Amino acid sequence: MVRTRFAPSPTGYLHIGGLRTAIYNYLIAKKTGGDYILRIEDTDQTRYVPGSVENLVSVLGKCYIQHAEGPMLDENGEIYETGPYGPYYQSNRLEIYAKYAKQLIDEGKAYYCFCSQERLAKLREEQSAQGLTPKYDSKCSHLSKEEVEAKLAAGESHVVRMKLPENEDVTFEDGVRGTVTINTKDIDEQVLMKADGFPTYHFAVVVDDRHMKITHVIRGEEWLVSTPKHILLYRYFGWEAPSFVHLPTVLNKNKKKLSKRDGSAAVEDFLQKGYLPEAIVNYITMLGWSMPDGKEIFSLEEAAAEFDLSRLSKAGAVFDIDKLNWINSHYIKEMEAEKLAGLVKGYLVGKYDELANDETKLLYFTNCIKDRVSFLEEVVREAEEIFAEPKEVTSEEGLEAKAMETNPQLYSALVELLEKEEALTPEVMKATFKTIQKEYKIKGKALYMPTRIALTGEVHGADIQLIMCILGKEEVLRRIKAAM
RNA sequence: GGCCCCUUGGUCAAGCGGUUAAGACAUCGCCCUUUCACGGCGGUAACAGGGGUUCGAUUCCCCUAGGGGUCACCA
Repeated sequence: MVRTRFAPSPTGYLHIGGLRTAIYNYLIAKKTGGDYILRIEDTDQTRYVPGSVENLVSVLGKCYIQHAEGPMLDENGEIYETGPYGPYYQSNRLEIYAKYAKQLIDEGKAYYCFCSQERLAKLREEQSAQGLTPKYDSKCSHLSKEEVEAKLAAGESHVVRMKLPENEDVTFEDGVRGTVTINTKDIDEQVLMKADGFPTYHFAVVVDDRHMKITHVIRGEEWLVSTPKHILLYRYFGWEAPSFVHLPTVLNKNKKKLSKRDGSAAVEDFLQKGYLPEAIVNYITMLGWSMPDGKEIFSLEEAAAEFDLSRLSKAGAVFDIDKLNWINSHYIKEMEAEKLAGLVKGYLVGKYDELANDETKLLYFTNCIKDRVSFLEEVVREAEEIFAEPKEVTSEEGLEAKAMETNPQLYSALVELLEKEEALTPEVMKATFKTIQKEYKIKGKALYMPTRIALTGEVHGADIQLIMCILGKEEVLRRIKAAM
């Protein structure tokens, strides 16, 4: 039974890379009928951001990456926990870590360290000055039992460090990299328990993955080098280690790790801009993995059916907003008009309320812009272009259209025909233009260009008939008369 | 700097010893069209370099270069 987990720390927002890690964890579990769970790694109290767990669960939920165990959101947005292996917050598991740390110490696999931060900093400084890799010098591992007890009794601040075998190659099979070997001389005697009684990531992750029966640890590449520490801990405890899969990094245009500074790292920002969850998930899934048949538009279910670790790529992948835009516009085009209109409305409220609250016009508007936008926030710009007063015509093309000799005839025909109408609808518009073509012999460019010029001052833009329906009879007549 | 990992077009990628080296995005051109967009058709564009192994390397091995990661009482 496969069990995977996504284990973010609640330090703010869900990162694009985090979402991808969650997706792959979710997919491999789904594929095999296993469970995907969520665990909160909040062992660093100084970095905790209130509300971020709620945010994490909410964003993951919107993206359909639903976990079977861990923190959940109820209908009131309140957090509750579910699952047999809780608590799922590491901060609530302190006694467990303490117990295991004690066990390691008793068995001589870890030791108390009383070195001050100052000494450690100085040590590091000296070592790097000599061109050495900074490493703890094991000073406290040589303390006698009596010395340790005395210091403990005196209440000296201390941490617990793991011991390391000397000069031993630790080898493991990584799900995407294959065989990886790292020598213990290149790693540090990692702090397991901090002075504040909290475990470090390295300790908590091992204890918890064991307790939560995790079979596949799928995480970012930044953990690759510390994996031997984890493997050693599993060995110290006599536990079987899970499979490890280290995902390549998501890069920005400059091939650096995608970060907050790039302005496109937070999933919620994309959601807010009107990137559809299914588009985001579709794109992110492809960032480092591909369908066997090369298909690029697929649902989470389709991906789960085909998911296979062996198709994960080893190299970092550049996050390409152009491609995301393409995928998102695809999903927008595919979406049912009524449903899309509901989403569009959300971006109009407060800015174009009249349009937002007019169901009929909202639908015209939606149809008018659905294949013109890459993400929904752009509908505001589209609305602006329609409702703004006609721009002054300056382009050569525009001036030309404005000066056509059939214009007076066209405009008066338009006024005459439209005034007879109750309301402007696509059918009415179609008939009106047809009449003008037939009766007045004005057609093609001479018909559409000047009409558009009168209404928007532009030569290019969205479907002019729909724009007229959106503007409505009164406004259309006003603008045409103004152009006469 | 030490250690670990990676390297097919601008980007994502297929390929897993023999291919005219797919496809997609982007880009360019043409067509469709009342404009733009959409759509359709087509073009430009890649195996980092050097050694091996092999009858034959994009594919296997080594070296070099470049990139990334990591060296915290952060995750």
